[in-house]
Amino acid sequence: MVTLRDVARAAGVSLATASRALSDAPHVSAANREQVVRTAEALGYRPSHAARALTTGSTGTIGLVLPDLENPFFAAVAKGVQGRARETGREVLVADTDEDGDLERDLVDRLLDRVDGLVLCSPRMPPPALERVVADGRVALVNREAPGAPSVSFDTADGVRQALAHLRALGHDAVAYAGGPAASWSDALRRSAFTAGGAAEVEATEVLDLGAFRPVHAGGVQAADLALAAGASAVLCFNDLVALGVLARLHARGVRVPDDVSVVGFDDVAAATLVTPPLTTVAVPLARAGRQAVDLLDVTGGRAAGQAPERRCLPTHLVVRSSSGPAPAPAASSPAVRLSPDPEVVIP
Amino acid sequence: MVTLRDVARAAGVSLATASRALSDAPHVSAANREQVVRTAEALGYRPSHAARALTTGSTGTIGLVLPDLENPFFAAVAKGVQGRARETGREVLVADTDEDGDLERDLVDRLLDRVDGLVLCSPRMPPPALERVVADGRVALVNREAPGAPSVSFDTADGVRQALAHLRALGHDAVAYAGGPAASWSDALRRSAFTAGGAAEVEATEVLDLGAFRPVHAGGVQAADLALAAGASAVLCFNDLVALGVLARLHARGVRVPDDVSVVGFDDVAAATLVTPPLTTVAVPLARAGRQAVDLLDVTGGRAAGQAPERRCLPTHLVVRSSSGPAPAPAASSPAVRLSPDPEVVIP
DNA sequence: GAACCGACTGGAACCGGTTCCAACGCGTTC
DNA sequence: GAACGCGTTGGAACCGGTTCCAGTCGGTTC
Repeated sequence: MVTLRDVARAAGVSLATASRALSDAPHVSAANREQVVRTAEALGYRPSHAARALTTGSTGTIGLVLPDLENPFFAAVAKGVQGRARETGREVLVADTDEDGDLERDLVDRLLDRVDGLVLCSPRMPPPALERVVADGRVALVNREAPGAPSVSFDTADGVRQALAHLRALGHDAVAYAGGPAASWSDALRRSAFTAGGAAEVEATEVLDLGAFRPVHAGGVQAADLALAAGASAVLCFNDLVALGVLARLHARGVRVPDDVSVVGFDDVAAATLVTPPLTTVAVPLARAGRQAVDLLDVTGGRAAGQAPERRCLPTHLVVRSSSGPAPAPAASSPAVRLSPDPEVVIP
Repeated sequence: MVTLRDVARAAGVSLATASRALSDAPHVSAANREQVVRTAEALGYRPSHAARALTTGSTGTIGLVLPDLENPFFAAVAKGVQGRARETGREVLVADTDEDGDLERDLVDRLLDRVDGLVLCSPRMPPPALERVVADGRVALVNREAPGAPSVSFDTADGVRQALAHLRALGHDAVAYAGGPAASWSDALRRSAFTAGGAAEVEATEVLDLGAFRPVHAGGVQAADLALAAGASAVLCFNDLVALGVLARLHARGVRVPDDVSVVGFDDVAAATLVTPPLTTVAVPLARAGRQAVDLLDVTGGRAAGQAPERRCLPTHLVVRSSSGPAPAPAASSPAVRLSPDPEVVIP
């Protein structure tokens, strides 16, 4: 391995000059600079990151901790973090917590000694643990907020409002909410927007809380039956995976979407456009959030002690596709009544 | 920041002894060891990774370079790499190339200075560039092979064989292949297995090569029409995304699946179970491949110079769901004939 | 022509660990 | 009682860079 010392010797200058030449520092003659650069090139010199990190104290690396790399929601955030980090010349150390809050804490601790800053996405750890973690001062949150930490979150309440207004405009006056896990920070926001915020703009709409479901396909299957039993003409779902489950179950039971029941999801993951009918859903700028979180880390470094960290809130917007449509005519008292279950269709 | 020197001073021992005590090295008395460990704990000592990397030459980090974090195929591999790395006490530096072969080369080079070994998944770079890259000796490949490099790939040919045998058993005697990009290494394998390998076991089956498509939903939409025009009663697809596109287009044109046409995908991504009907597909052990690639990196370190690197090939298996069924009765000459296109349905 | 100023240069200290090597203490053995 | 050997210990070199500081040199200014 060729070191800076080798380059300096070969170029006929001192170690100090060689270092300055290669790091574009002042106080080097143009001739020497070029000479050093050329020799470094010729010798195939590659600076040692470890040595540089040791003296400068900066690693050129940012950490990313998220619950599940295979979940398209988090994958999109990761892509954003990754892209922005590369643009700014840094690498990303990524850790997947498997949705485990305890493991999450460990990983954050471990990563923090190896990185300049850390993006923590949708943390599962309880608030006290989270507050201790962000006290480090080098952590930016995505999709959650904590006192004293910079964060990027989404205007969920407005997304819910848009979805309800859309459904209201289509004549739906009984809308059900298929919620996510009780411990979910996002679900708390969506649910309260649904029950409270929705009422203001969409007064005439009756809102039905179906309860909490696992944020996966099977949860949606379960929610669909409850929605039908409750007589809802539209279902708003915690996320797209749940919405896809609702869609599948409605199809299996012979309920037409959107003719009999409308379904609206949340997040706008790729799969939302792949199903039949394509899913109406609230799009969330996930990659942008990842990118901005990286930028917040940089700001954080330069922030004065007393200054409050920045909290950003990104807008959401409804994407209307084909899973939502006009409410069925009120003549047929309740849509659930005229259903013809098809027991032969198997739900995977 | 508290350094090892601080710990040594506080514990009343030398720097050397403190280092040995904390790294479980021999030549330290039990009393001293415990004393050092205790003071380190009390002072909240955290070893500096940079310093350790500088002296030992090992970073405790492995790199992962892949074309697209948001693609569920690669996300699954990433999850496996990530999990195995954690089990063996290492971190993962991940880089997303956005499917760009040139960027890929740069990123591999950059990462190689910062990691102990690197997993390169489905590389897009041309063979000569790839051979130069693997010449480093610290690179393990996933889903591609190169002379001199350890690799983990999949028994694609057997997967194709299984799919064809399945379709043959269902009475299909005209099967079409909706292939992937011409530059794709996997597609080359699948295509040749389809045209050559298939024939051996499934002699009576006519195989129709539909050509190459972009490995996305839209590519499948395009392929579906060609398959119908060709009179195929079954379509085998390059990957699940293409298969989902085929499914959507067939639905839009009023073709029933599997009654009129059977569809088989490849990879078994999560979305395969979410659509209607659930997709029959060839499952590929992606996470396992990621895990094994990490293990191959370790083996590589200890391998003798002359010894050939290990190439592993993981088995694939067909998952039969509802998108494949018996071939339609031959009475209706060709399935394409009795189709009733439904121009109102919009393809997203 | 001497004092001065600025740009450039290189020796050396330093970052925080690991590890070689010499020294040391103590119990055994001849 | 002296030589020996083993386990333990600490001083110091080292990993590969960055940066402080003192010194050198050329050109200005009075």
